[in-house]
Amino acid sequence: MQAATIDFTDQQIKMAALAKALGHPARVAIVEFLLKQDRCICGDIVNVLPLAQATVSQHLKALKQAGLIKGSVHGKAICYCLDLSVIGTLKNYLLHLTHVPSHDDGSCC
Amino acid sequence: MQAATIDFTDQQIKMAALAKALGHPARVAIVEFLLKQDRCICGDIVNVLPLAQATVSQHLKALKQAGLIKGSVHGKAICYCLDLSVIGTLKNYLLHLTHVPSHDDGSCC
DNA sequence: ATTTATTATCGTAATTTTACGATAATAAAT
DNA sequence: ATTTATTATCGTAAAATTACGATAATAAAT
Repeated sequence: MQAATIDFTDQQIKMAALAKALGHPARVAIVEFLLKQDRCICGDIVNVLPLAQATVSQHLKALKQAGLIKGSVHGKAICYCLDLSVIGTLKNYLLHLTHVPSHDDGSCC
Repeated sequence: MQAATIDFTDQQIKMAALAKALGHPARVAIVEFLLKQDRCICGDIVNVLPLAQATVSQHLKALKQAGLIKGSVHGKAICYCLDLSVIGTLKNYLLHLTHVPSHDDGSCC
């Protein structure tokens, strides 16, 4: 499957990993849910998604591995919240990406 | 694999699809390459990636299906360019996402 | 009409992702 | 100590992704 990850830059690999983490509706929904609250959420994430608990746990794991969310044990439950700085990283990347001087559209496409 | 895409919003599905399209270093590199130029690029995308031509074509197809790039036939070659409006859509989504009034960090995570 | 150059598609194999039920693990509550 | 509630992990099956060589498709050039 891989044979030449070697020639991509670290940033390209990092950005792709972040984008990939957001590349599923369930994970987008989780991030949105965490943002809608004004604080961290202990539990209840499973209840707002149309997926089995094991599946949600898998998606949470994916988001955690990508660094987008953090989890900390709070008693019987686990508390999740976003790492806003990582989301900011992705945001800034996209911002700078399209900040090119002169992009004359209409040249051929 | 899917069983409940039904309960996600259209926007969540759309954003996940865009993010997924950027969820591979090769596709990030392609987008960056198209942006670095100040005009559309006819050919030569294969030469800047460490992947076989068939694989690059697959990645281009993925980006096209996501709407991130457009391609038009120009003689013997095919000309690719970005759809900046779609990139703007993703950018705006992320911008609004974190524009929440008061997000007091440090509450638990 | 044939050749040449460029891109897409086909066929295929290896890997990864997604989803679920079942079961463990952890910590509070009784 | 047992029960209860919450989350993670295991095992597994189906589907999707990634990658490549080989081959088609298209259009310019000879």
